[in-house]
Amino acid sequence: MVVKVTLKDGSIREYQKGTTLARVAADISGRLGREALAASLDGRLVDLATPLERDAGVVFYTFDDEEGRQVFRHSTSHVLAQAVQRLFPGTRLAIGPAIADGFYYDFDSPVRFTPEMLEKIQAEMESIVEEDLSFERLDMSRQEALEFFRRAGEDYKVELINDLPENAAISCYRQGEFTDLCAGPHVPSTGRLKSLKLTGLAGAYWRGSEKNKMLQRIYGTSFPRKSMLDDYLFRIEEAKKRDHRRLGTELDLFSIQEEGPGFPFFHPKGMVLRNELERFWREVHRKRGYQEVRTPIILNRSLWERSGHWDHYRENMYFTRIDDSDYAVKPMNCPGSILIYKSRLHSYRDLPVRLAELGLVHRHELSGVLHGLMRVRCFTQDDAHIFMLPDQVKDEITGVIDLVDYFYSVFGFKYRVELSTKPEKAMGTEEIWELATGALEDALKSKETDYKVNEGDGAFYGPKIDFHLEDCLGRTWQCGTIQLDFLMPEKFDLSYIGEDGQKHRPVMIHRVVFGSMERFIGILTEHFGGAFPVWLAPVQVRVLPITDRQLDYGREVTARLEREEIRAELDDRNEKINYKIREAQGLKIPYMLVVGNREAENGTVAVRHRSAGDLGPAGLEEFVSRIREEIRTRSV
RNA sequence: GCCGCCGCAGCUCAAUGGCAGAGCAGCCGCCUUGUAAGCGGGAGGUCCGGGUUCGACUCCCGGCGGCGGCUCCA
Repeated sequence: MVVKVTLKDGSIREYQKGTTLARVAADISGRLGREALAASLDGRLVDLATPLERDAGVVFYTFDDEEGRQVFRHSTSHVLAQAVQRLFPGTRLAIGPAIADGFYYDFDSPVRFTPEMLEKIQAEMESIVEEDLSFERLDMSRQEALEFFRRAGEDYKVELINDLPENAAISCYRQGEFTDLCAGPHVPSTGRLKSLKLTGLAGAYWRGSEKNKMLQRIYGTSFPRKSMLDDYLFRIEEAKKRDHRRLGTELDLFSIQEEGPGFPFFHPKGMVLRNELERFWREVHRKRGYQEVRTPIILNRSLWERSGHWDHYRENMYFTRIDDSDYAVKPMNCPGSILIYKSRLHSYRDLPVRLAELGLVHRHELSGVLHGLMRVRCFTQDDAHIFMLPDQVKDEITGVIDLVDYFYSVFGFKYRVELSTKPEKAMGTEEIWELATGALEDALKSKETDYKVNEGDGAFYGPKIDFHLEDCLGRTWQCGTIQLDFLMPEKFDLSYIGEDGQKHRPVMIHRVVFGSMERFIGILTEHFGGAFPVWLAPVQVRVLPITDRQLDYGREVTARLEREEIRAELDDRNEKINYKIREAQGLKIPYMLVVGNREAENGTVAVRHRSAGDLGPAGLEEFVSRIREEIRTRSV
């Protein structure tokens, strides 16, 4: 009997029923036969060993496809588990999925793994690849599977099986002596997993809950070719050079010292950057109808009890006493802003009221999570609280979405959007949460934004839209967020006078765009690898005299630039020009002006750009107007 | 907070129980220099507290801090 196979280009081929997908791939082309890792059969991801039973649409996946890479890495994680059980019998298996650039497997083992053992495990994995064991799918009944893993002492697998839905198909995969519970699919055999490397060792809680036992997680990655692995490792090394912690030191932007873990120090150059960002921020916010405020860092306990922070946020707060009463250091700016709103009566005509605050907050974060400027214990949020009429909610939310998009586009950032819903520790009723979450969702839909839902990740007083940016290693950090809040207005008995002359309850939005100045500067630093756009560069121009005979002219040039409010430095050291250029390049200063006799005589400068290189001579005034334009337009 | 690793000069790294070293940066001097490292000289250090030892950077215990994860969040 013949079955028809429809390929992704729309072409149709005919095969005998029972022909495996591997044969089909090889029939299409020799190359596809060698490179195909898995396939989808009418949209279902399957092994290449799967036989054709009926007419179907088939797509083959190779390492070039996300699906192919996932299958490849997941298969490698099985090899890891096999190697570990060969070397360390008695080790129980938890889970071992593929992740962005590789895979991991979690183990519960009587032995404590060390980096040296990792090398042995990797060697064992390589020999399993050498053995070229085929991955064999075993469909099992729930009963069979439970018995099998119970006998093997694999308690975690038993727990996983028990938690599978009633009607779930249960399958295992076997390669050689090793069998693991797995939905699949897998590559045909271990021999395909040519080039692999174990990259890390870490603790991880079973099922991601700190209440559970901590397991040992081994991270790794794999590729079909050694050269691809080498490229990957090289890229990682290059990315590390953009790490904001490293650049922060090299470029003298900031430091974090033992005396204040998680409390960053901003150095003069870092402050220039920060002030430029704030200047830009104020300019835009003024235009968008925000009014700037500033509220105190330390406020009385009663305020925090009223806001709900005392009950819901206490473990993240710092406390102090003043004249025998309790005070807290603010972890958020909202209660302060609310007090300003409450300090006078508001008419419906005044709304929305948008109070913006570059507010310094302190939060006690667990020591293990601190990370350069990305995760700190004190930071300045570019906060704002919008008090509005219920029917202004949608416009205000979309307005903030537009604002965030505008800011990020200025820096050339790509971002991801997530919608975070009601957490376990939340105030307020289910209905209010549904209302607020629905409003955020509506706004996202009306903007046709792609977003992912993050269940249970909202703030304790409301759901939020989060904007995530990537660091140099592809880790993402929440920066902007928009939170819709019906609860604080209630708690603080906020009101406005409506058309009817009666008091009504306003709705509130909490929002940040940069997120925190600290985190944003971290992201910015990694994004540009320290080579900030001219408008942000702490030093925009360095003047480099060839010899000290041109020092006077160099001073003149520097002074001229400074009169134009261009941040310029003179390198007046008695050094060779190559040396001065090398250093300025290392500091990623956008423009270097080389001045020697020729320039001094003609009133010109020899312009060098940090990435374009030598741009030749230019009149000083010409250079001034060019760079001023570049700064004015904030070009990146 | 939890798991693993790590902590030596401003930075990057040597020194496995026996006098603590190198490169770069900084300082001094020489060189007067044309688009990514000129030459020479001096100065500078073992995270903190205990313990073992004739002797500890090194081994042990505790603390503090960092890195990578987990959990948690801007």
